[in-house]
Amino acid sequence: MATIKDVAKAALCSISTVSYALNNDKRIPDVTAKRIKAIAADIGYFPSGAARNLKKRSTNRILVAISDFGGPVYHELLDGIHYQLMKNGYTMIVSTGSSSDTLLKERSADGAVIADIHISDETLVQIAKNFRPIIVLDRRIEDGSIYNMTIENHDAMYEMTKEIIARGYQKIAFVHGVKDVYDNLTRYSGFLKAMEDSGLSVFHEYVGNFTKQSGIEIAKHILNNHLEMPKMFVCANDEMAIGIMETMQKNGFVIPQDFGISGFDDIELSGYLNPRLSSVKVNHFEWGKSIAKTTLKLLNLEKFDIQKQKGEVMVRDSF
Amino acid sequence: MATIKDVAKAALCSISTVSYALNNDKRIPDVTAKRIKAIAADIGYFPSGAARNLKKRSTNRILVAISDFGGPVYHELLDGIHYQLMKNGYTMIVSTGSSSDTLLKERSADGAVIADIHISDETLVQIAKNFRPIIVLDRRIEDGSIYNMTIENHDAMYEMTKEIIARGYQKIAFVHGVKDVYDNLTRYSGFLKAMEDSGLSVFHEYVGNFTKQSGIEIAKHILNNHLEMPKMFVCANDEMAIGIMETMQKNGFVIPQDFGISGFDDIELSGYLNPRLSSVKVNHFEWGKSIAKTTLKLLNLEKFDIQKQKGEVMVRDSF
DNA sequence: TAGAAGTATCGAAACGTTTCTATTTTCCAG
DNA sequence: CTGGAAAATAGAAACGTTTCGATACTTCTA
Repeated sequence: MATIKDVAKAALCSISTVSYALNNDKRIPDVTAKRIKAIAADIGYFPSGAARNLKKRSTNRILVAISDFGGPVYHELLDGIHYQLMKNGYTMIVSTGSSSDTLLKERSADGAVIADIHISDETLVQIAKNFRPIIVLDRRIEDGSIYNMTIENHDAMYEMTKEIIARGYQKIAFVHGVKDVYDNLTRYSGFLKAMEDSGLSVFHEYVGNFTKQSGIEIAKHILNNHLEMPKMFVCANDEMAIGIMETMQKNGFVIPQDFGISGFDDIELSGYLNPRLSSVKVNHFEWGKSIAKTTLKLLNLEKFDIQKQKGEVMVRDSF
Repeated sequence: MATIKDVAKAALCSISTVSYALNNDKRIPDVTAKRIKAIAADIGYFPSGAARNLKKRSTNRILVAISDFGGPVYHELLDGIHYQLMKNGYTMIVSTGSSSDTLLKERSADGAVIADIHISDETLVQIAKNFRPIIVLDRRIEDGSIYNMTIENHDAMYEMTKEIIARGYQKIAFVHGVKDVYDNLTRYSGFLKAMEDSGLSVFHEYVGNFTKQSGIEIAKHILNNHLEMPKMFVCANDEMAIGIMETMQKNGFVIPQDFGISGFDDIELSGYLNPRLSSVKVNHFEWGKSIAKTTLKLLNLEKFDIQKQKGEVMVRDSF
């Protein structure tokens, strides 16, 4: 492995001169810089990240921790973050599970964006003692050292629910995701507000865990116990809605004649379903960009405005 | 930021003792080790990754470079790789685009898995001079320093085509992805072999680029120019097939009555389409595990067997 | 033409670890 | 007790950079 020493030897100059030349320091005249760069390229030298990171005490990287690569929601978000980071000369690394823990603890990046519920609040607060900035996406942590950015769930769900009510639905049920998680809480509160404002009471509340599987189970539970069905399922996300739709359809129910259903997130699949699922669309790419911008601003300790990402209600055929 | 020095000071011992204690070296008696660990935890010390990586000349990380987070194919693959890596005490980082380049060049990992066509063969060979092992997934590079692992495309596509022919289809067309890319080449050759073995000649060859959009364009091209249609489209992947299906259906064609169609990859969406798309399913999770195992083996310079991942033909309703 | 004022270059410290080698302490057999 | 081995601890070099401060060489300026 070629090191800066080898380059210096080959260029018959000192290590510091090589370093300055390679980093475009103005104190090295252009012709020398060019010569040194040529030699470096020739022997295939590229600075060791580890050494540089150690000395500079920064990595020029941002870590994004997500709960899994499967979630249909992440990809545009990641693309958005990456886009903005690249634009500012930063590198993005993505991790899941306990890899994220390790990476965070050993400070493998200059900042981190957390979209992984599996990392506990305490862990995060603990890590934030040695490592900043940390931006959390999927919850609120009221701790000075952590920055929260969340989706505007409440208003969008309020609007969606209002739309549903306007269509004449009365027996409306809510399907929770993981109950005490930020996204669920705020979506639920938007739903509730709309119901209250219209003087309606909630028909029933089911609780799932944001997965399709949990939607399937809720539907099966209703079916197996011959429970009375709502005329409308307002779900905290698309995946649960899909689980319910699929199961009910298999059992002969037809949507929206027998009941209506709505989701949240507007994942790609939702547009392909039959009927197409009504949902709340969030521009995750823009959202990602704005997350990256915030991270960068926090890094430079600039002032910044708190951002919320708005959701857009997409009414389709499922109610 | 607490360093090992601070721990040493607090524990009234030398730096080396702390290091040994924290790394469970047997030369430190248990009680001392416990004491030092407690102190370290107390002052919130965690070793700097950069310093450790520099000294140890290894990072305990594997980099996976993918072309984008959107591809429906990646997620199980990544989960599989991650699963196996974790099991062996390694950390996984994922990157896209030029972030991958940087990460690779500065040797931010102990090895890399490449599933990103945007990184050129030359770049890869160049990087492999300073950085190994490198495992490429989406092509074949015949260079001693790079290890290729690919999906068993040929046989699976052969089987699928045979199945199609058995159903009596005659006017069969092939829809290429990016033409000279490994996956396309091998899928095509499997298709061709089956056609030849059955004494059939290919009705037509269209060429797309693996995206849904390119499928849409192929369909539009046929429609707009009133070209004669094949009775069967054999597509190099699901996404193009979906583009064709969608466009044709919008224009009144019904599948499989008017024509049949098949894909490759069996992405999640395919099972939800109407009609459900016949495709070749690859167990990407297992595939990922086997990639990680190979990487680890290469790291330890152990002997290993070359792995190919088999595809399973899923005949559904689209032909 | 002496000195000042730039240029171009270099030497060495530092970043925070690991680990080799050396030193001190402990313990036990004789 | 004492000598010496074993156990515990410490010192210092090294990993590959960046960057501060110093030095040498030019080129002006008066």
